[in-house]
Amino acid sequence: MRSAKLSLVLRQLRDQGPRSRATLAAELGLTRSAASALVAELVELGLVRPAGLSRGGMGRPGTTVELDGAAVCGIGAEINAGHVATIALDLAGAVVAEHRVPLDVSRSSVDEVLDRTAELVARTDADVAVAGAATVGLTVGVAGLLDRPREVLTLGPNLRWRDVAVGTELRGRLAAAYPVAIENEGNLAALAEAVPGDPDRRDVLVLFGESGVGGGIVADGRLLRGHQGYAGEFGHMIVEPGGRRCGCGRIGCWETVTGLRALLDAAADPDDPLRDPALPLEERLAEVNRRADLGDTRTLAALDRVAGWVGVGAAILANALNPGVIVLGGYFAEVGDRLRPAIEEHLLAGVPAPQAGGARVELSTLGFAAARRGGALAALDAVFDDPTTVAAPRRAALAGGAT
Amino acid sequence: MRSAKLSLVLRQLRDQGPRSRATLAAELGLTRSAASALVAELVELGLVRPAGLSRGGMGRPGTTVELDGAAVCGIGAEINAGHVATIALDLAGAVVAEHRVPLDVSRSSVDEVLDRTAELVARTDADVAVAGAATVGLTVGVAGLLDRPREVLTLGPNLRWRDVAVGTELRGRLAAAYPVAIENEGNLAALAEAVPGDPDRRDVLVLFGESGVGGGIVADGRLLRGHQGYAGEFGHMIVEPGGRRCGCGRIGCWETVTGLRALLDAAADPDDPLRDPALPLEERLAEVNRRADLGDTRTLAALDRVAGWVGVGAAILANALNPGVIVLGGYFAEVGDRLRPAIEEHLLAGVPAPQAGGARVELSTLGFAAARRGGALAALDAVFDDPTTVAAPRRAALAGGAT
DNA sequence: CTCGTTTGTTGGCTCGACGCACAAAGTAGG
DNA sequence: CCTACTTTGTGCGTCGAGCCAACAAACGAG
Repeated sequence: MRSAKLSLVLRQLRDQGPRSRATLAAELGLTRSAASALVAELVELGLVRPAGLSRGGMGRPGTTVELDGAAVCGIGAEINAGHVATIALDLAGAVVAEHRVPLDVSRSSVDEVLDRTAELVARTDADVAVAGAATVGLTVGVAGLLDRPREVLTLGPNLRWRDVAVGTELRGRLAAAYPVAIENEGNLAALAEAVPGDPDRRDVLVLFGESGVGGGIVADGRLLRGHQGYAGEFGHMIVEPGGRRCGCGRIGCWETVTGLRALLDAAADPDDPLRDPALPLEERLAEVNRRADLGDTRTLAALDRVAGWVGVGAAILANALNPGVIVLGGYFAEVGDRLRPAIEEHLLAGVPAPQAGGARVELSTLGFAAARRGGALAALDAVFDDPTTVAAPRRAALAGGAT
Repeated sequence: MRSAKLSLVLRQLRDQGPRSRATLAAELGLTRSAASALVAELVELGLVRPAGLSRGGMGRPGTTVELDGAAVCGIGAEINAGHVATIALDLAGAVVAEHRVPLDVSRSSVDEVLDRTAELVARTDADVAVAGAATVGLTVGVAGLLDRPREVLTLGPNLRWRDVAVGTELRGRLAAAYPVAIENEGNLAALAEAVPGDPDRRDVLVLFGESGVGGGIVADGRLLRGHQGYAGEFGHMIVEPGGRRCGCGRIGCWETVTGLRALLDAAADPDDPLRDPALPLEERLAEVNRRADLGDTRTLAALDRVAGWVGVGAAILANALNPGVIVLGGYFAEVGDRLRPAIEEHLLAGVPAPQAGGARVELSTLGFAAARRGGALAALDAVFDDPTTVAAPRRAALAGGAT
């Protein structure tokens, strides 16, 4: 019906960029009149605006239209071991607001963390309102096992949380007019990396390194969540039977050999400033890179060791999933140029017919903000799924502005 | 538009069984008149038929309608190391025809195998025609790495094939009026296990043991194919660095410790009849089970060893994919009762919060026919996607019958 | 046997899509 | 500079499809 076609046009404008009504009609198999009507309705909704002429060809030049991001925003939030953060992205993906407060979640009460998060979301929502946009949704990323149907964080080792009903708790604190969703952090990072419309980014495997290691799988452009929502928990694949004990209580988990702690423990003595938890992550990683540049053998050996283990896991997952690209996110990206060669070597050696099935290894450019960006994008999906959903709030706003 | 709603109704009848028009309308959010019109059109197409009354409640009893399988069939075919086989399933999933010829593919020329396959498909198609049904499609499963966009079998170690353009070759030999698709064998087995409509079978991981080991992933009801179509190649995950050499040339692949050969090599001496390649698989497996029942320690130890390795791989994949159910197919199912306890133990130990994220382990009931069944079901998907596609052939048939 | 309940169908109505024609706005070429 | 051609965007008539309401049919309950 109607919203499906509107959705089609809106996605095409997002994925392929500004174009004329005639081009849209040709690409989507519509008549020019239908395309015109759909574009007119999207303009009416404030989601699309005219954008100059498309000169060049023969005949009458078309008046191109493009996504108008300004009308609506999605908010992404993130509850992590060391901080709570939010970001607001408009429909075109531009950053409208961003907040981040350091917070030692494992030493704070659950209530306090949720209060802080709700506070930060409210502030972000206010920023969106000031910018004249409507908030269409919030998606909160949490680091841990998230039972999706129940929206309960079953187990978050790094947060030291257990059985927290994040969804209902936050909804109660916010009383928001927009839908609130909860998602695993690695899954959101994967969503942020899988850019819609790019055929090379339809099958993406994201490996996200922090103190723990997580990740996410985007297959055929869709996030793979699994039966309860636990998919992408790569950190706890057992790869080294008889290895080191993990925070989850078991032995030989992948994150015991690839997590940030594994790298720093191998690279530095306990009294080394690298191991000082008070120091910000970024500075410690910069120091690792500095030492590696200077040729410090211990640092290089630690990086090699981590790279090898990342490669082992990447090769296993590449066999199972055949991703087009493997994105290294989080701290993996910060030291990515040091890790990449060994990882690629493992992939070549660990995948049959690698010349045909090999995945490209790429470094994320989103840094530690990937998860919250993905949350905002997930919230915006509702608009792309059914553009008419923004009609109600927008009409109310217009009526309010007119009176 | 129209075909989308027809598809909705048809799927509902497949997934939920026979029901009245009023029930359909209520479940699918349609008006009773719309549901009536849609059902009438499906009856016209020969895909749905009346099926008695639904007594019991108050008020007028409804006249239930159900899937009428008889009009159309999908054909699945399979090219495997030891045989070539086909099956025809009607829309309701009933077997209409089935053929299987033993064939040592690795010792035959590629042309001969393809000729035999085409011949068998033609015979199956003829059976379908005799049964009065129309063939709507063929999907061929092959054991090996299949480059899906190009429809080329890049590498099939067990067939000893390399760079065979199965799709174009078969299409040339068949000159079929229906679409011909090529798919990996493990993927088709996964499709056969993922019964649509069952919420417990929306996220399925299939592990399929033969001489090699393959499998497939169904996530959120959709087959996961990966970027080039190589997803589900579990057999070549490297799990034992420094282990045995694999047929693919590398070392320590999962199938070197879980494949049928690994079991038989460990369970019997080279001169044991168990290791005789001339003996049919089924008999050899029956013998394994017999010895295990008698308490033969060597057999039991071999099964334990295999079960342990299957468990290792299953735990890794369960972490990555969070399937609701792990289905053991192929030879794994034949000795499944012996393998299951150890696999479940590994899953419990290898997945964080297993009480929440643990997957059930189930044995396939489809035996070695899973892949071809999946192929037939995949072909039938075209009808469920757009029921109007059967209109053209059927109208031609009706016209022919009337004259 | 009558009433209430549920089902399936029919007819009037509205809305959205498609095809076509036409005006607008540029390029190519003499 | 002017004409012919090409392409774009829009307006209008027609048609088909779905929704609402009403109605006949078929059964259980009392």
